[in-house]
Amino acid sequence: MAWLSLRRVYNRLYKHYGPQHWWPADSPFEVMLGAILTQNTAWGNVERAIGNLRANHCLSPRAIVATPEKALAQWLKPSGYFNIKARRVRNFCQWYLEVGEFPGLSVLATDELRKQLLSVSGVGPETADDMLLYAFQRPVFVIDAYTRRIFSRLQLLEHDAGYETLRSQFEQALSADVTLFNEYHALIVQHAKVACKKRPVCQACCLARHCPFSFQPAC
DNA sequence: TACCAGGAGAAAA
DNA sequence: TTTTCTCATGGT
Repeated sequence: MAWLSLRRVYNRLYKHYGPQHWWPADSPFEVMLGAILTQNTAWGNVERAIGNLRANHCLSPRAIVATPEKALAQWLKPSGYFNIKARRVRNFCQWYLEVGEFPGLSVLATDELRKQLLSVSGVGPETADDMLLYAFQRPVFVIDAYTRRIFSRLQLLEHDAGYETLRSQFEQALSADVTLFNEYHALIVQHAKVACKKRPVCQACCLARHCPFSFQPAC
């Protein structure tokens, strides 16, 4: 994958959409909580769920662990998959408290931290990388469904390649820059949302006529 | 009405 | 080991 192509795509996205100011949260813990709640879920619904937690004074790891799973699930209902997410959020908070919360975790090397995050049931590769990039400020590129769709349409990567393969390709092609990775992933999500807005069932982002600006494979 | 959304884990093949 | 199924509310 060519560095120039990735930089050009980024430059066009940034020029078109501007800075995205991600992640929308008040603390690193809230970033991590949101990363779990947004799994296969629109962010607006996650905000409702987080609002419920805040209204019930349950926006801390200790409060979440102290809350029965059933009650937690009711507050998380707007984010969908509420039973599963209640269990995942509690699993994560229990682990988070055991390992010493944010200050303790911050001293770990990125690879070790990623390994530990992935050991928590309910935290998969994308969720762990969201946490590493947006909560821990580590230069890790997040690969999501939008990234696969857009960059495979641009013929810059293979749609069916494994998560680690794609992440490695992006990280090797770009400089290890937290600000760049932060903005790039946010811009991809923003672009996919806008490009898909006119046609909810969008299978051809970036090469379709309704795309706000057409990337071409050779641009 | 039907489809999709900032995935992950369990079960089946 | 790889593929398929399940989880679920809210917006369009």
